[in-house]
Amino acid sequence: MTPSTSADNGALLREVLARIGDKWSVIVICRLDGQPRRFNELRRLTEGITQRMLSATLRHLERDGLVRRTVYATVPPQVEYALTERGHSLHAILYRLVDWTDDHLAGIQASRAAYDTAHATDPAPPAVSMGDAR
Amino acid sequence: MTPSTSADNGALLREVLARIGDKWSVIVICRLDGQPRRFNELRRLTEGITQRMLSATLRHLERDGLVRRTVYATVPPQVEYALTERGHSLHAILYRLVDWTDDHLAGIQASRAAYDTAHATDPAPPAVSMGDAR
DNA sequence: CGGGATCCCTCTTGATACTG
DNA sequence: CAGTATCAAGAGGGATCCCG
Repeated sequence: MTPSTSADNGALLREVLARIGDKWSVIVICRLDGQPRRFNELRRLTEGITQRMLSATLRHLERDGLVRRTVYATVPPQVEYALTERGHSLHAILYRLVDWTDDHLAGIQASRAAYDTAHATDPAPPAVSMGDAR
Repeated sequence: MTPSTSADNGALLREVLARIGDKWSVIVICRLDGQPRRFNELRRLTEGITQRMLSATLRHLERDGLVRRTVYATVPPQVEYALTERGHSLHAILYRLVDWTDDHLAGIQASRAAYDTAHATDPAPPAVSMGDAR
């Protein structure tokens, strides 16, 4: 059914996942949902991000037309970032993923624990819970 | 409403993206959709992957309960990998992302080209097209 | 056939400092 | 305020060899 969007196209899928799969893109997109933000405002909202990473992420998103950057030539330079229509549509999809995670997080954690227990070769209880990846 | 799935939860979202955002997980999930596969079969289907990466990816997916590994004690050892229900449900979401990419890829490439042209500081035409990231 | 163990290298990220 | 430049570290990924 619906062969047009064949899930077999690994390259294409990796394309988009490579884009949003980096450490900050998706978070920034979420922070931008609803209202435009200024650079340092965004930085404050996104705990843990460095200027370097925020700058790079925003430039990246801007290049892909997901975020629009507006510079106001005010006395203190002011730059505003906002989601474009394309950015909003992506955010809507991302939302599904959050939904899915919400529904399956507990189960995943349980699977993880079970797996770790079953594969414990010796007295070395990992107990890392989620968040060890990447 | 449905405040439970607040898109503001960056940590949660990063959780799942870190899982599926690696280089091969999503491709393997797609390859597993529809029918179970054996290791080398999967390897042949997933062009470019090494045994090491396929092995690691499968173990990872298995740990999260997205893939079920079945060992048959036949004369030549045979191992079969299949998507679990959870794996299938994730694949359904991933599918949306492919859909989205399908719809927006051309636009993104156009944005990229425009951005690169506008920001060309000097005679150094990138023309990298898609696929330079990561 | 189905992996595990190693070596190594690149790319991403982070810390820090400096600029318009 | 809104970034850029430089440097160092670390994880992810590839190549290769070996084993049950």
